[in-house]
Amino acid sequence: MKINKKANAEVKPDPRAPATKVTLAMVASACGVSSSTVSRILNGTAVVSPKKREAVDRAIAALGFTPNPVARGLAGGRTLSVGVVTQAIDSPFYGPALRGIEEELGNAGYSPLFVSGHWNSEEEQRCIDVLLSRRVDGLIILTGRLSDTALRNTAKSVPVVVTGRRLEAPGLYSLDFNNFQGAQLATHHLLSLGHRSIAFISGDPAHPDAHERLNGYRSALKAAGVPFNPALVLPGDYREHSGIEAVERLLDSRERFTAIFAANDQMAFGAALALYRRGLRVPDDVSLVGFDDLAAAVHSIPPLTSVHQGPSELGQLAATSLLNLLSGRVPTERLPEPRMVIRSSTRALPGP
Amino acid sequence: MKINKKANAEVKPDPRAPATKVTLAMVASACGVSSSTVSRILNGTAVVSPKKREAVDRAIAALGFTPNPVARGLAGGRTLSVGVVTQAIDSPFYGPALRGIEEELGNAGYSPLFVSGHWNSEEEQRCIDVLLSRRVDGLIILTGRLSDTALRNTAKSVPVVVTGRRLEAPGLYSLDFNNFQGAQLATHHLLSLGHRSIAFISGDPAHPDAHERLNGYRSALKAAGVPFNPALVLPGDYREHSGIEAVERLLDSRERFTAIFAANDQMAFGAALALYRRGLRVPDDVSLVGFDDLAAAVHSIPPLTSVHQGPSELGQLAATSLLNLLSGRVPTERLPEPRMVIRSSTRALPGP
DNA sequence: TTGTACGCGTTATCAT
DNA sequence: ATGATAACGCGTACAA
Repeated sequence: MKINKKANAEVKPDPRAPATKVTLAMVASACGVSSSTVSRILNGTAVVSPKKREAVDRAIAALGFTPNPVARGLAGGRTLSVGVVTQAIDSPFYGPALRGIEEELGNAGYSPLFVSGHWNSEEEQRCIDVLLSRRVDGLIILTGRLSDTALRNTAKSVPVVVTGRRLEAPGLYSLDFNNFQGAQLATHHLLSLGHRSIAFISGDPAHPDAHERLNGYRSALKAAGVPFNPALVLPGDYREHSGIEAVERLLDSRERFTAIFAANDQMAFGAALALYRRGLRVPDDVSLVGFDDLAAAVHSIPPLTSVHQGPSELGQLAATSLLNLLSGRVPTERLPEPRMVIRSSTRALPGP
Repeated sequence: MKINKKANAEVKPDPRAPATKVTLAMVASACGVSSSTVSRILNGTAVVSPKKREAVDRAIAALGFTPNPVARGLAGGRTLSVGVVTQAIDSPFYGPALRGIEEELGNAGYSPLFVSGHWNSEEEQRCIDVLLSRRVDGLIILTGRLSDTALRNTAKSVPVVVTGRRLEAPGLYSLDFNNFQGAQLATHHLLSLGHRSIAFISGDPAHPDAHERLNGYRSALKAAGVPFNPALVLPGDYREHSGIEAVERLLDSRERFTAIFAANDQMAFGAALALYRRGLRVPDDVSLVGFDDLAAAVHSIPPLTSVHQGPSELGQLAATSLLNLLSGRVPTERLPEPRMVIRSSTRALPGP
């Protein structure tokens, strides 16, 4: 065994030579078989005699052969690449999702091609066209603005996994967080702490999840018998600055409130900053809850109570779903339920 | 003019038909020319008669032809794709760099292929091999752990732009931030505010920039005639938690200090949290400076004074440098000097 | 200026 | 089970 290992080590490819220059044909001639046979062994397309198989395997290792994905793609085979359209490559929420996708896909030998749609359906469509022209084997679309029909359409040419909506179609699988329930959870948490005047900073109305979160808030209020006060709902756009503005507007309105539920963490951070500037302390003066549980929530001041959604799990599950789709299986992946992560930005309302 | 536009609009390709099925050969036969001619027009390889040129252009538009990048790659032509190896796809610092790259490359018709090396030189090498096998036209490597010789080597097979080090080699261009100067700036800022006992939380010693930043700190101290106190230098690893630990250790050591300079913003955030937990206020009790000027620095509590480096510019410049390299020009891009961004985490030391 | 023919590295379809 | 041979879509010498 030891000797064998040594021998193998010695025939290993010269690290100076680019491995990409060794072709399948070279492997074939090196051990006196046809290129078809080598291809078959590589892809497991057909049964080959153990003898040749072994010889070929050895030659592949010795020559350091790596199949050329480009040629594979041209020949109509798979490219072992999948397109991932996200909205911004540096999104704090989807970043971990990309990471999850990369991991999961990498384990299966696939390479992700990341492109950004910038929340613009036309741009997304362009991205998809580029991806398709690059012959990706499948597509993962993270919560875009594309119409359902456009999505169904592309699913006709290639397997698609889409997040952020619920949609059934052939060759298409969708994965969606339960925003409604998450918002209920957050509101309920505040309610259970004794808060009754809970402001809500809503998300960008162009996103469906913004409505779902608002509805979850209202639903929890209703369940607790707390009347809904429209004056406590502030418009936002999911970005930090809108959180700042919302709080300033709220404070200026002199509407009474003891807690704020922001429809995402970024706005919660902005809200916290605005409160800080006005000399209000979190959670002593105002309790604050976010949504998404970004990585930054752990180290914010104070650490932010938030609704956890797990984008990295989202990414992993999207990837495995697509992998299933690609191998003809039917995906059954489901996203975990949202859950509260209670940190230091919320506390019980002091009794009267 | 108006009429022309209308006419053009009417011959635009049927949006339902996938544009990827129209081949160059089809265009050729559609207007009675050879495929070479079409190819030549597409690439500007040779002069063709205006007549045919126009006919072909029209046919291309009418049929909605899109060149197949995969076939191009195989044929030895360019793939119009460049590999980008970053360390983590969700890095708060390099994220914007990826965005800058994407933008700049996109404008030039190139597609980036993002892969993550996870601060592991072997993994980086694997990434590069994958990228090379996918026939990328060039490589952008964001501050990896790869050896200079490995880098020089890959630059032999494809143009490379590398950041985070200064390195000269054929087919290679490097872009580096001035970490030393940045750290000087930060320290000087604190010094000019009257601080004399300035703690330093250092970065991961495996990164060269960590040493440069420490040296910048020491240099500024020396220039101001402030003796260097090793007890004020705390080890860190560039992550939030190490900032927390550093401050706890510092506080427990009972060493006197009035300011902290963290070698990056993430550790500064951790430090701020640790101070908060111990009841120390920033900047009233302790001034705090970070490094990198992450997007989150703007909305942290208090907004963090930091050394601005501009990762998105880094990305853009890396991309244009590579684009220059690819078109045979010699890149001359230079990174902007680091500069202080003064926010609310620092203040003058009250007089004695 | 333009067309022909071949090659890029694989997979797929035939035969055998 | 295995081997020729033809695509795949495009670039490019070479020829005309």
